[in-house]
Parts: sequence; C-alpha cells; structure tokens
Amino acid sequence: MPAAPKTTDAEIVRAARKLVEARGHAGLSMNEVAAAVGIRAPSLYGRFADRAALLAAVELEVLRALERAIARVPRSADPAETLAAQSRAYRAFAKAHPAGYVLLYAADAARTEEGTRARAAALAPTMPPFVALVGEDGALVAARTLVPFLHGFVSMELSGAFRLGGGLDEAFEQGVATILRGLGVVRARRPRSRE
Amino acid sequence: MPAAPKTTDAEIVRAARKLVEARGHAGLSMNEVAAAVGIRAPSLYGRFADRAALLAAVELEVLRALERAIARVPRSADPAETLAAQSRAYRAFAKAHPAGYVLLYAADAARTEEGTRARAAALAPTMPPFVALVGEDGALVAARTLVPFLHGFVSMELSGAFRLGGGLDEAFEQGVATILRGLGVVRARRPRSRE
DNA sequence: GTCTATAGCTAGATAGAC
DNA sequence: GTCTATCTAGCTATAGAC
Repeated sequence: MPAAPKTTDAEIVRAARKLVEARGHAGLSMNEVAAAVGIRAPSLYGRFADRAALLAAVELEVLRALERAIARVPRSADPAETLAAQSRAYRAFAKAHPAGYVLLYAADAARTEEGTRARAAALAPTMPPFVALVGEDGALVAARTLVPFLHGFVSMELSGAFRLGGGLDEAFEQGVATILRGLGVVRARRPRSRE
Repeated sequence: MPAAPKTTDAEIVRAARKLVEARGHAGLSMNEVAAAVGIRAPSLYGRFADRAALLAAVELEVLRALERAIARVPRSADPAETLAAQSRAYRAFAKAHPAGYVLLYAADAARTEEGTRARAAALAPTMPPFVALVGEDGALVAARTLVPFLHGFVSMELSGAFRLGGGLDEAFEQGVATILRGLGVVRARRPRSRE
C-alpha cells in the first residue's frame, strides 16, 4: 500500500504563491514550499517536474486572480469610465500582490500555452468597452496603448522608480485620462476613414 | 610594498555589466566578475563593499549610457516629433541592453541618491519638448503618461508578454502617437485655464 | 591590492526503501 | 506518495599572509 497523500497540488501551489509574495519569485525554494505544506522537498518532485514547473503553476494562479479582479469591475454606461475603472482595478491588484504581479512579467517566466491563454483571458473584459469607444478597428491600437501604460506605471510604482512630487493616484488618473482622450480623438476625427 | 593593481574599478564594472547582460542581474556572481578581470573573488571586496554595491555601480553605468542615447537624439522643430524620436531611442536602448534595462527597474535595485540623480538626468532631454508641447504646467502630466507607457511597452516586449498579431514597431508608433494626441487636446481645449 | 584557504550556508535534484 | 540520505554545485564573505 502506497503512502497516503499529505497534501494536494492545489495546496502546494497556494503555499508557493504565498512564499513568492513574501520573498519574491527568485527567493522561492522547494524546501520552504515543502515545509509549508508539511512534507519534504523530494516529495515535491513527484508532483512537479522541477522548480520552474511549480513557478509556472503559481503564475497561472496569479493570472486567474487578476482575471477575477478585472471581471469583477461593474460596467458603466460610458465605456471610457468602464476602462478607467478597470484600470484602477488592474493597479489595485498589482499593489495588493506585488511579487506575484512581477512574476507575470519576469524575463524567465514560463511561456506555456496555458499561460498565454490565461493572459488573454485576464484582459478580455476590457475588450467590449474598447470596442464601444473606438470601434472594432481601433480596439487593438487602444489596448496596445493603455495596457503598456498600466503595466509601466505599476511597475515603476512597485520598483520605487517614481520620484514624483505630486500624488501617484492623481498621476495615474491623469495618465489614463490622457490616453482615453487620445483615443477619443481618433474616433472624433476619423469616424470611419481607414485610409 | 603592497601588491600592484591588476585591474581598475572601471574595468570591473564594465566586466560586471557585460555579465549582467549575458546572464541577467540575478545571475551575477562575484566569482565570475573576478575571473573576467583576472583576479580572485576576495579581491573584489577590497574595492566594492559587497555584491549589492557592485550591482549599484553597474546600474549607474547603464543609466549613464541611457542618458547618452537619449541626449544623442537630434531635436526637430516639431516638439512632438522630437518626443517620438526620443521614444524610439529609449526603446532601442532597452532592446540593445535588455538585462541592463531590467536591472534599472528591479525591485531590489539600489535606491541611492546618485542613482536618483542619474535617473533624472537620463530623461532630462525630454523636458524641453514636453514644455514646448504642453507648457510648463502640463509637462509633468505628459511625462507621467509617456514614460510609463515607454517602460511598460519595452518591458512587455522584453519579457515576451506580447502576443500581438501585428508588428510591434507599428504598435509602438501608434501608442506614442495616441498619447501625444491626448496631450495635444489638453493644449487645444485649455490654452491656459488652470482652474 | 591580491592571494590562498576556508567557513558557512543554501540550493536543486536523485536513489532507493517503504 | 513520501521518506531519509546524499550528491553536486554554487554562492557570499572573511581571515590572515605577503
């Protein structure tokens, strides 16, 4: 009779995510993860191929949490206001889970097919308001502008790179507003002329 | 008579930067740096307090290189075009020195006074065109929008997070243009009314 | 300023028993 | 599925001689 399981994969990933949040993804050790769920490190290798596989699983869980956070945002009648609210939710998530957020964009992050799907799913709720604001044709450009801004802003914020006099909240709001304004101009001046 | 120097601080930093570029800042080891300049690891501690101090010196050198890359951009008569050109130079620098660029925004990066100064100096050449475009009052908002976009875009690009159909070059140009457009609206609609 | 030697630690991963 | 035991490897940093 084989040994009975002392834990589950889900519990391991949950513990690993907690450790990533506490020490950063570079500081995640198999030993600590094992200890956190009451087993020994070698036992982890029966469930996850190696450390990278475990980190990939953590990344997926973070992406799903981000997806929920954005999907939770109530939609306003004004698509620009919806996008602003979703932007705030994005920033709030990054600040609530800084190390997990950093993991999403780590250079050595796993680039699995499932991860790519989860990435797309996380931002999927922003597409309808983008389309409502600038049309099908403009939605891609719009997303390609706002999302990098959001990522850049929160990254700078998390790394302490901002040395701004004013408040960061206000800077964030003004940045989002500036971009939405820039997008609105496209709609106003070029209603449907693609050439 | 004390032992003669086999190398210089500058050469050590240069070698360390090269290693950072090759393996990422997390992979920088004192042993390898020492070997690269023909000495032994313990000798490094006579010149740099510890690994963090050496990394901070590398960070400074990267910032100075970024400063040169942006300062080199010729100014156009149109401030918006100047900003677009500076934006391209920023992105080109990040792509040419990806690991060094990542180091600039690493969560555990040194936050020294000298680093803060170097950070400000690197982006200083963008201020005149910002002022020319949106005035003294609007320049800060403008910088707070464009710079995060630039950082976010290149970060996503470097980490492979983009899963875009179209070309990244075009996406970048459109993003910059969208933001500059958004800023232009501010000037057009509120020429000088601050309240 | 550089060296040898080494302390002291931590890590990821595997073998083989149960 | 989990265990003990262990391998292999790397690292930062210090002590003390020259």
